[in-house]
Amino acid sequence: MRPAPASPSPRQRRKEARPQELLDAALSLFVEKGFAATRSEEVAARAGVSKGTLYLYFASKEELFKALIRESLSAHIAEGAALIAGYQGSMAELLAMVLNDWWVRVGNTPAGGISKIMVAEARNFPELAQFFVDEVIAPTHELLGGVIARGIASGEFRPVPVSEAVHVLIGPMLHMVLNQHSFGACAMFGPPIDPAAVIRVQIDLILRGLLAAPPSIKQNE
Amino acid sequence: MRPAPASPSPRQRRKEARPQELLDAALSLFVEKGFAATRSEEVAARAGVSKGTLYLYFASKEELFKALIRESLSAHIAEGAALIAGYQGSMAELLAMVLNDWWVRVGNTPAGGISKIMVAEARNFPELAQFFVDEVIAPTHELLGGVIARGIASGEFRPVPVSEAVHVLIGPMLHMVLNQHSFGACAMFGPPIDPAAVIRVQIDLILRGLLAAPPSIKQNE
Amino acid sequence: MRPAPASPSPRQRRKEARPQELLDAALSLFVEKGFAATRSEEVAARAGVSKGTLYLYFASKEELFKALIRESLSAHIAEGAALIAGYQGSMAELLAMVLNDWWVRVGNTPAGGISKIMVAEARNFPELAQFFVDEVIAPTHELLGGVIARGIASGEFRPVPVSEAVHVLIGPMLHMVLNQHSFGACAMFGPPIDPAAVIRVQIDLILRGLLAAPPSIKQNE
Amino acid sequence: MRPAPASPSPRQRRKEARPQELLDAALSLFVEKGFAATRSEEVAARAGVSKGTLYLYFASKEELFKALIRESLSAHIAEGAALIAGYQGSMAELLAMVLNDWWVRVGNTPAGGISKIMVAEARNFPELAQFFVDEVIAPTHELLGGVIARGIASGEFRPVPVSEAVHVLIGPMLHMVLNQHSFGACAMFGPPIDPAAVIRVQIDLILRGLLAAPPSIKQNE
DNA sequence: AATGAATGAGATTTCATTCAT
DNA sequence: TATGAATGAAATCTCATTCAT
Repeated sequence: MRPAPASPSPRQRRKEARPQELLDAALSLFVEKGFAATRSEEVAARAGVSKGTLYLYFASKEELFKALIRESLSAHIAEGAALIAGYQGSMAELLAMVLNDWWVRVGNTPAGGISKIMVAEARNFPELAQFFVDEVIAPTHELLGGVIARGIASGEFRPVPVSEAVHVLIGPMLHMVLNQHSFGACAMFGPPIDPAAVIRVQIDLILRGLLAAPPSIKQNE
Repeated sequence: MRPAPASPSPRQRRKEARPQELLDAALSLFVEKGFAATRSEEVAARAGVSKGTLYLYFASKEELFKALIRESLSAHIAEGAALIAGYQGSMAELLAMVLNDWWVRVGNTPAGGISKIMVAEARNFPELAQFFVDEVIAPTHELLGGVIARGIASGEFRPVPVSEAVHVLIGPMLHMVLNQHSFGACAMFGPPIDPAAVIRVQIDLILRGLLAAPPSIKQNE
Repeated sequence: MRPAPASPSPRQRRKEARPQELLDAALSLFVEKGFAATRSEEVAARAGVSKGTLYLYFASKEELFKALIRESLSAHIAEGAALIAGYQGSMAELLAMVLNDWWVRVGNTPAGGISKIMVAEARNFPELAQFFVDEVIAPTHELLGGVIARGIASGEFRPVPVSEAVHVLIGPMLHMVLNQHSFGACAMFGPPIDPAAVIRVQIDLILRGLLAAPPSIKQNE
Repeated sequence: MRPAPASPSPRQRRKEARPQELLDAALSLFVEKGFAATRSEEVAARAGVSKGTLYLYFASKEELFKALIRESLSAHIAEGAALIAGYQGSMAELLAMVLNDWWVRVGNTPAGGISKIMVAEARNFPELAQFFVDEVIAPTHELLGGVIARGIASGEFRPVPVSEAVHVLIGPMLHMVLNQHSFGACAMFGPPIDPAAVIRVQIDLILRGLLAAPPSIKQNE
């Protein structure tokens, strides 16, 4: 009898969207300027609301920060695992795919900036650091370590120390995300990093280092 | 009446040491808590002087920060260059030496923390970022790029894209310094990174990836 | 279709009761925490309505406060006067009755808390203070003064300074109301005051002080 | 050899005087407007310093308040006890003396305003209320109760319930202090209370009520 | 030179009040 | 009418910086 409400009232829609709008604003500002150097009012302003509104949704700037980290992470945790779970094929290909994928889906998005924030604030927010380690770093490490271990087990890879190899694998990726949100964002010096190219070389070099039977020597690419 | 001072009086010595003591204090605190979150008074206190004294030597907290970056860098810039300049021998060995050396002489010292600060503050201090890029990143890149290029030129290395290879080389090193001053400093999660081992694996993997004639396959380590 | 409402609908009854519910809520909260320390929203919440509704009935927190004082007072002003007007009998008995009555009908009810609020806020709300003096303090004083004067005139009481005697009479009553809403409400210290007993002693002592022919000396109680 | 420093430097003298200056300013403002309605900055301004200076000496407005209550009380606790301790003579005279004395030395001074503050804030600061009860109310009660009990024991007074008699005694005094800092401070209504006269009548009435052998009936004063 | 008390601009947070729904 | 999301003025508190000693 009543026409189905096509959408909730704008006011209602706003209310439900507010927390996410504030979190988005906070993410971009915290990535840009750091937690301490970002004023609450700026966050509110970027979200298009007033100072007071921020505090309707988050009890303090610190709680906003914690909420931001938590919700940003939960969005990304599942991704990687799913990617790898059902994969059939060579570990070499899998590695290449994972690195490329991660860059496109995380590193190259605003969420990548979280790494920068966490590096900067880990010591000021140990609980969050623990959370980040538990939810992101450890699982990622586990995942990559698993790939390498499977490669070694199947004879595809040489036997190398797995955990250390993972750090070697992660390093350049981290290097690029951080660069993108620090020096890279200043856009003034020399040629910027070309992430796709770096990943390509990274895979070429690492795989040659890992593979039991490396491809015959020729110039890659 | 006063004996001729063979060495400057302790007071005198103290006075001359002040700026450095302040810079040291600032370095450790900025690394620990970040620039914005560190109070001037804390810096003074850690240096063993009063708030006012800080301002006798540095015009502002920001100037202190800039001075800190500048002097920390100039101390380390020459080092690497000198190391490499006169080297005679294989580039493979040189690379291994440079990485190990850098870790021992920079990465593993308080100065390593500067990377963390710069990553966190680059966008807030673009001039410093530029300075850091010009004085540290670019030269380092140049240096490592030179080594790789020499290796390629001599036929020791395969022809790979030099600049990208440098990023791959640098990534794991950066990963380790940052970790040491962020999550690693919280000392609570799983097994900490063993930097020597990581460097060993990094060299093993990278060199196999680079070398035109890799060593016959056997388990490294 | 709708049956003729024998009584107003609950909704209607509710609506008409709103202002009083808000005033009741405000009274209890202002007594408890003071005017400045009570938030409007708390008042609304205790009255079971939303913040906005409060402002439908009262233009501001301050107006709410003024309305509260005014309506609380008018409710009690007539009472005392009526009590005394037609009284026939000894002034000694009348005094005893008035004090007991006041305690039961005012002092021991939420309305007693108004004294505490007024003491605390008199200087912040001089008009209200004037109002309170005009409507409560002065009439009460008048009333009690009248009783004492009648007693003196009839020879029942000694000739004492009337106004001062009234203050002496009022003091202990005030002491008890205030205590009930301050220290007494914390319920933690020693034996609480027993108001009935205090009034009994107060009357015993005061009457002996007032009466021209005090009762022969014996232990009261 | 060094001339005895006649006085510390003005700056030094200021520093030592600051806390007291701030407490004095706070006392007068809290008495005037209440705790919640007084702004920190007003306190600082009345003490002749800036906002920030207040926080050099007191961690928060609440701590300032607590310190104020504590130091105001300790100043007055010993007084009463000393007064009574060594007294020789009739309890009737002692009572008269104590009441007059208290009015002159406490009730009629700024410190008297503390009663008003405590009445207003007891429920918001239960620890302070307890403190006030333990340090002021209970000892005072004890003291006056002791006087009455001694009077009863010696046969000077009729046997009356001691504790209740004390409340009757205290009531008018409290009435006067509170009035002085509330309605009385507005100075607009009728004839203000004349404390000396009230005390005189209070003593006259109460003593006639208490004394086993009251003076022969005549107009007092 | 060194100190540290003092300052006041500025940050965080609260809350009376408004107003679109 | 009633709501409660939103506002922004105002309060509390912090801290970089100054300056009299």
